[in-house]
Amino acid sequence: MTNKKRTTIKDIANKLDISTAAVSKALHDDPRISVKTKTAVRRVAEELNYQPNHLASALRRGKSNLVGVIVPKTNSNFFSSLIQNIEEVLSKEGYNIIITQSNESFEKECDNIDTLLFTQVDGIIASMANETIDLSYYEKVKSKGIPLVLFDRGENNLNVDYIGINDYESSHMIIEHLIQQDCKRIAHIGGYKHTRIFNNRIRGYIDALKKYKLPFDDELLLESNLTVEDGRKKMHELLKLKNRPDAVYVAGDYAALGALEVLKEQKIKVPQEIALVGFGNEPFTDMVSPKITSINQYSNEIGKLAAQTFLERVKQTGVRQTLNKKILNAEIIVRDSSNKKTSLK
Amino acid sequence: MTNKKRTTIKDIANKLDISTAAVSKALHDDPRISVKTKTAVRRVAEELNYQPNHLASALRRGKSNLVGVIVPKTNSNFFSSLIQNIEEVLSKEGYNIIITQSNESFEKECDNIDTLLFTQVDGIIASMANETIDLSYYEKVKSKGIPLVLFDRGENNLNVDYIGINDYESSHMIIEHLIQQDCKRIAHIGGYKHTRIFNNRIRGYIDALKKYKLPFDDELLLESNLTVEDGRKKMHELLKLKNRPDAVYVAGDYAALGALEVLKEQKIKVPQEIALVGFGNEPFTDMVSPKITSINQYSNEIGKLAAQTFLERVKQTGVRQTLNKKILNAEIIVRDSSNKKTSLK
DNA sequence: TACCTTTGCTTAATCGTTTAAGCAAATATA
DNA sequence: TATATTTGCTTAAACGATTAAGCAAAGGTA
Repeated sequence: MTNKKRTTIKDIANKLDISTAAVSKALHDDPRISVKTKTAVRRVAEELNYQPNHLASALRRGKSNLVGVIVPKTNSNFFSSLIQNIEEVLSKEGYNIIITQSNESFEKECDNIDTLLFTQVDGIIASMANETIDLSYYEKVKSKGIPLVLFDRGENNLNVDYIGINDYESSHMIIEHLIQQDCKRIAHIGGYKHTRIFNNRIRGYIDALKKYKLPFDDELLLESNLTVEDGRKKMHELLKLKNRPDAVYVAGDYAALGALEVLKEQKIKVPQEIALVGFGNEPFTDMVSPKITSINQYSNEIGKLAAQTFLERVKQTGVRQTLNKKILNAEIIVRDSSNKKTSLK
Repeated sequence: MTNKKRTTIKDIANKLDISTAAVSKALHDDPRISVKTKTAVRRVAEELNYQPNHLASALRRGKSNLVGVIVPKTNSNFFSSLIQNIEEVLSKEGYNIIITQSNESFEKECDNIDTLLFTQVDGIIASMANETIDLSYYEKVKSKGIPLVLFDRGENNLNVDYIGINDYESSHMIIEHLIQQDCKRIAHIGGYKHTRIFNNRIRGYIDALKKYKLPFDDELLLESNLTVEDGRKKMHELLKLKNRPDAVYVAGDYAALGALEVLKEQKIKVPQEIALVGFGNEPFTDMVSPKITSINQYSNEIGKLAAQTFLERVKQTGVRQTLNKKILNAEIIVRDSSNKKTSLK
């Protein structure tokens, strides 16, 4: 109610006529403090509604117990549930997280890094914006000597930890599945080639075609920012071809959704005329009609692993960071948009 | 690279053989420092790659320049773009934001409040979890004397600022629209009655029916948590009625999506047999088929207003908080799911 | 010349906590 | 009984910045 000053350990110390050092130690359960003093301190702390000043202890200990998280956008289920899992793991260890969105902008991402470093975070867990090609800005984080953990869009040459899925093999799984559905002319609406994960998916796509002796036609390989709008646009492009594909593998669910809309607008039967596969297993893939086949990226596991990796690193202070990739095996979730058998019945 | 200690103003002071006070003032462009000294300080600061220690200055000034944001979930476009706008406005004023998700849990929300207070934020901007009925935990924030701004799910008796839309009138707009479409038996899948905004929508629904002389049938008014799953469930309940509705107004887009799925599965023509209206104008309402009529909640404006309100409050320190509602006029976006005219063509 | 202002810095305290070092009293050991 | 160890605290210096107060030198005024 009134703006009376907050209680500090000094107030507790005065009340009990002991030193602030004793109070601090009592609150931290130091073995050199008697049980009697500890209980007294706790009682008075409670009584005066003492709340520790985080800034002071962070300053003194040189540790803020804050972890910065940088994501492109929070409005996808992938990133949102990933963040939730990071938070869950870290909060158990006394860390709080600061979430920032780059909004797919390189400039904003650099700003975010500065902001987080300025806030004295104890580490950064990040996934990169679409625009980000040059990772050298992250050297700033490394040079501070705090852990840097990258995930998803973040495979790197920075010699830092990385958590992701096996994108290359995922493409193989998708192509194999489509071939089982008798598709012969499979297009790929891919992400930006400069981003490692999307490049891996593209390579996987090309190599899988080769493996199954399907011809590679570069008309069928498009580079996209993977938004709904661009998914629509790229689908239109594919439909303009004299020789249309009979399947489209889209490297992101949002773009797949856009593509699906176009197919429905053009009354093209999915999957009979054109089969469709997305990537990411966003909840809406199971909500639209037909439901979209997609790849489960295990956002929960990635989040947990990223947090755990941070915790490991932060314990081994001083140790030079080394590359440490943890790659999860993704899973294909077959739904109506590519399943000719069930959707025939 | 190496873990050499960070540069402090002391290092700069030593190098130039002046006091740390002079350095601090020079960096803050104090008029009592000569231009010569200022340029020298800036040069050396640059040279030594000086980064101010935020914790130290925050401790000294009793101000962290951090603002806490609490949202139920980040994975909707509403909250995601709201956060983005808050961030945009606040970062211009030198504030950084810490985002936390309550994940629709009351307990988590209280935890989040504690976490933010512990982190010494200069204010909190929040929207409540579905579970939250009792707002008394927020008194903790008020008693700290820092600004508290609530939005969307946060209309309150706490005597703090609130930003929202005119939910009651929005319901009227929807009912009017549906009546224009010749609907006579309009159902409402509403949110929790204990949440003020959902209660307002329910009241608006009931009063609008009365206004247009349509009978109110309490079979047609259902309370929901507004998830996709529950939207499905409630739609099933409505379809089980002997006397089915010819229109359904759902208080949230996700639940509306669930309801739409069920209608499609049951081959019920939308909007001809049953018209459907959602709330929130999530991007997917424009992506599914048929596109869902919805209410634009102006997340951008709400975000900006919330941030601006915080900034106003933080300037008038000491002034007792007073209730200050800012209510925006929402807008109905008519799409195929309720537009019998266009969808007949 | 004598005094007042302004300029440009310094000194030192402070924010609230942690922690190394030290010290007196109590207890154990020989 | 004399000495060593343990217990339970205190003292005081940090952490890095900010800031009120003060002071010497330079410049201005009468």
